[in-house]
Amino acid sequence: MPNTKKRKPPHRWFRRRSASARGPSQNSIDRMGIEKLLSRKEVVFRNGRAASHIYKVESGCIRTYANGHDGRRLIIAFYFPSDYFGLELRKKHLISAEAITASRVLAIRTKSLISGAANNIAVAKQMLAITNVELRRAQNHSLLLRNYSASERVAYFLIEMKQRNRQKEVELVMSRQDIADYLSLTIETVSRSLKQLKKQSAISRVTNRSVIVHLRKRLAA
Amino acid sequence: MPNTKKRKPPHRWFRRRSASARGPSQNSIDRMGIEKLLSRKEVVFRNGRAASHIYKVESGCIRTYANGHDGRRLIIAFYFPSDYFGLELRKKHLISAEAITASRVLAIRTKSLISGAANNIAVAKQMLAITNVELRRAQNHSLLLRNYSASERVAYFLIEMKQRNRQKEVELVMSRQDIADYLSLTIETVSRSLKQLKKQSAISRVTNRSVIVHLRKRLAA
DNA sequence: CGCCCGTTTGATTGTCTTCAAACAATGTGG
DNA sequence: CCACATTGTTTGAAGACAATCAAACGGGCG
Repeated sequence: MPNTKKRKPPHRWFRRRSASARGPSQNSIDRMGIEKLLSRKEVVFRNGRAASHIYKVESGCIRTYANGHDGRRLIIAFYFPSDYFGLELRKKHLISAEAITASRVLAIRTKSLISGAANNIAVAKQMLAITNVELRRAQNHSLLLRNYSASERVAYFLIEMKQRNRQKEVELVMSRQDIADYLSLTIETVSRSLKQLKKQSAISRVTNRSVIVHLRKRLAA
Repeated sequence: MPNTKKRKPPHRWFRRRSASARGPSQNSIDRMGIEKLLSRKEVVFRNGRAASHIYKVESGCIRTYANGHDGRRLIIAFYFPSDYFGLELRKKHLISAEAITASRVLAIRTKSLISGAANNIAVAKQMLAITNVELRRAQNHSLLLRNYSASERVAYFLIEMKQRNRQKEVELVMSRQDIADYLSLTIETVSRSLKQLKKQSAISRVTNRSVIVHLRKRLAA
């Protein structure tokens, strides 16, 4: 069962943003947001609920997912600091989002965005850019799943993680189940793929939450 | 081999659009386009080439695809009249597009779009809408492939085609190979799935280019 | 009519899933 | 601090589904 049963009480804190709190890459839409602290496994939004905000990750990691028709969980994406997620032009969210670890996000009201876009070209352009990044991500993910075998998918996944986290030792913030649900595999297959990659010495020092990834690209056989 | 070998000489005609030629749903960006007639299997744009235009289908059907690492062709989408395709914010196309049948499209320069978006909110909004539709399509397609078995995929594909083409007898403009490459299956599996669906009397009168689809949804077993 | 290409059908193989159990890591209360 | 429960990960054996290989069939076009 991929889905978690028990969940921490959603004891969340909101905080007004101070205009000077952020770095120089302060985008126009970020000013509209307020910070929100999320505890591990806390739900950000849920499938079917009103799409009232979009979010920007400041720290931690978020996963979005849909529910498969047989109860399987299909992870759509992992979001890391500086990534936007949850942009939905319709009334309701079609997917769900949860924090994997304790995280800090910026929550931006969609109403502000809509009204902002109506008279501010910069806002409209940024919304387009965010949607476009998301489209590209979705297409790449889809091609990954369609094109590659189990251990190739795992390999590319690790490379993807490495690019975020520029060190030899890649820290995996997500569980095997998360990886499996992202790659549309089972945890057993993920485990066996890791074993195989280790045997090929494409990776080493595999622990529950970290791997050392050796090859930069063309890792997959 | 999914890829076609021989191709008609690209003898294309351009035609200036007359402002009154179109119906009432004339969108602002459509005015910027010129009509282009495409013959069967003619290439609209190719992976790696400059992304100079976006397109709107007026008649016919277009397929977009990427090339798999083992030479397989991965069809990303089919586009029908009123659909936009080819919107790419980067310099180069990452995918290719071809006409399946003889088609008429509207070709809109991306430069016009960019400059239009800079001072016309309506243009920016429309670009956002187009990208968002594409994102939704990509996500649905991905979920379809991840979530369903071979014959379920075929069933949903037929429903999708039926929604475009509101008649009992659904005309399939594309070949089995196209369907297979869209659903990430082989032609053999598509054929067997159709057979099975016919046995379940979910469909009937299966010919090379048409099917009668009985169930509206929840067709899949 | 006969060729050619696309489609169907059949037999076999391979990859991933499923089921089952051992194992490791993490956390809890005594 | 250890015994124990709990959860997550690995390993093994068997089975399922779609791919592959191979050949027959059928329809459209010269």
